[in-house]
Amino acid sequence: MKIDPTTPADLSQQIAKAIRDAIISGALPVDERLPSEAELADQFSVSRPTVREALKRLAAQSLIRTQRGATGGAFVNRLRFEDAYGQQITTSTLLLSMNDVSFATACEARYALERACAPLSATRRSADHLATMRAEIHRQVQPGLTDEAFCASDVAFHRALVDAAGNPVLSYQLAGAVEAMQPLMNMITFTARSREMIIGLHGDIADAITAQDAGKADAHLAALASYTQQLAQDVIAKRDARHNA
Amino acid sequence: MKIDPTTPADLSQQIAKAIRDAIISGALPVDERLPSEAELADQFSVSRPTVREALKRLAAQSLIRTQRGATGGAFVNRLRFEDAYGQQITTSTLLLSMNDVSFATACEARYALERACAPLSATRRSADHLATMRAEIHRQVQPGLTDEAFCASDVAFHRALVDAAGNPVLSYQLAGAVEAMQPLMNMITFTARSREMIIGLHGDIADAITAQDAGKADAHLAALASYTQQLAQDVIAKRDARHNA
DNA sequence: AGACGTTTAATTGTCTGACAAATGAAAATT
DNA sequence: AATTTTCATTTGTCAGACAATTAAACGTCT
Repeated sequence: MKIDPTTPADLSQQIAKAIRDAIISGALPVDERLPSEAELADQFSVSRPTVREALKRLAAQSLIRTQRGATGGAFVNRLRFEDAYGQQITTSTLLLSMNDVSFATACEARYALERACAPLSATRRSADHLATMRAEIHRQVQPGLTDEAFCASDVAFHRALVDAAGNPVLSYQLAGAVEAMQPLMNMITFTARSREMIIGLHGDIADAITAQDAGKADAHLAALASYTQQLAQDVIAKRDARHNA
Repeated sequence: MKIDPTTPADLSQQIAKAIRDAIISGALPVDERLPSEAELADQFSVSRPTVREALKRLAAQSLIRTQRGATGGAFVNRLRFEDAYGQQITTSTLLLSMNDVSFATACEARYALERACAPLSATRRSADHLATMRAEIHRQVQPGLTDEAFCASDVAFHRALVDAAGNPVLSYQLAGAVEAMQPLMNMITFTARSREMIIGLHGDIADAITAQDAGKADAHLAALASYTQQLAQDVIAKRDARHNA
């Protein structure tokens, strides 16, 4: 394992890259133990703090885990879907908030992706997923629910819909798109009327998935997408009116 | 900014989390300068190396950037889509390889997502995207092309198709799904016959997008999806036959 | 006064050496 | 044989130091 001398960067960055490349290429298999920090320091001809900074970079990406003690050390970590979810959601959320992505753009992406899952979900949905969707709908009809709790339940409903496709890769990709929308959704103040409309569409979608009717599921999702866009436009229109007044 | 005393973890991990939460919550806006390492060490009552390890964790996620010199320091980084692409691709690739995700599962996810983009691409495609797609098709018909180069061009074609939707959120999400498939695609040895078939479908897709015909684009994408699945099945069947012989 | 070097202070990057804490293995003891 | 103790290894943390970089402050010359 050699460090790249052409790009003059931080040593810890170069070392992290060298180890990361070794992991990606498969040269370092899962659960393989890396040399100890002292050995790595020798190999790369740097000090231990520099090696440690490199290892912390890798740990931040869940590429390695460390263990103290006699038989401890740094081990190549098996990246699990659940671990990747969190990072995916964090990154997606920051991307939306830091790049002034409009509600319309994020919403369009989310529903386009979700509609891609619907046919698979209709085919493969298990009783478990259907039960989750029904439970969330039941939660949403409760009158005392805050807007935040309503949005959270909305996310849970859509997560169940996506998970019903039974494809972990799809679930992973969608996690970012769906969850990152939540802060944007929270901007909307849901009236009793709009909640009723959304819950109704949720019911329609759940019915279609239960009946394994992909076409109906898609149609109701499309309706939900356009209704959500309309709600957001109303909020923006009201805000602009107040601003210009 | 306080560290969480309930979960006994590494100090650098706790500090990284505290700063990360501050960034996500918006308490630290983009381009805001963090206190110097010495000041952070004082604030958190730890040593400078510990603070540095925390900062390196954040740097690994592109949440901060550092600059040396008198007016230097660590600054909250604006997370750009281009920066996130790379991380997304790395993570997706490792997820597939480390979790023994089958070709069928990954392929299903990829084409499901890609078909979600197609209607938008058909509506919004620019001359630029169409030109890129045609150029990649032109590259693919060249006879001397290696399988790796063919796959790379395939990825470029599909990237252009996705980018044509004009939605950066979609492009970001799809980057992982499309690019992470490439190592799996490289397992396939493309015969002249199969290349011809794929290039033909690429042409059909490009024609449909050019004609803004979403239905046809979807149909040809579906055909490409099933043909790709079939190719992979043939490879697996041959490998199993050789293995049992 | 203005342009141009020079100094200086601040900050990150790196190194050295040390000690604490955890942990499993080996050795000693019962 | 089971249990306890000791010990070696490794990561986690600290303190202090110096090098490298950078921009601002300062001084000098025209």
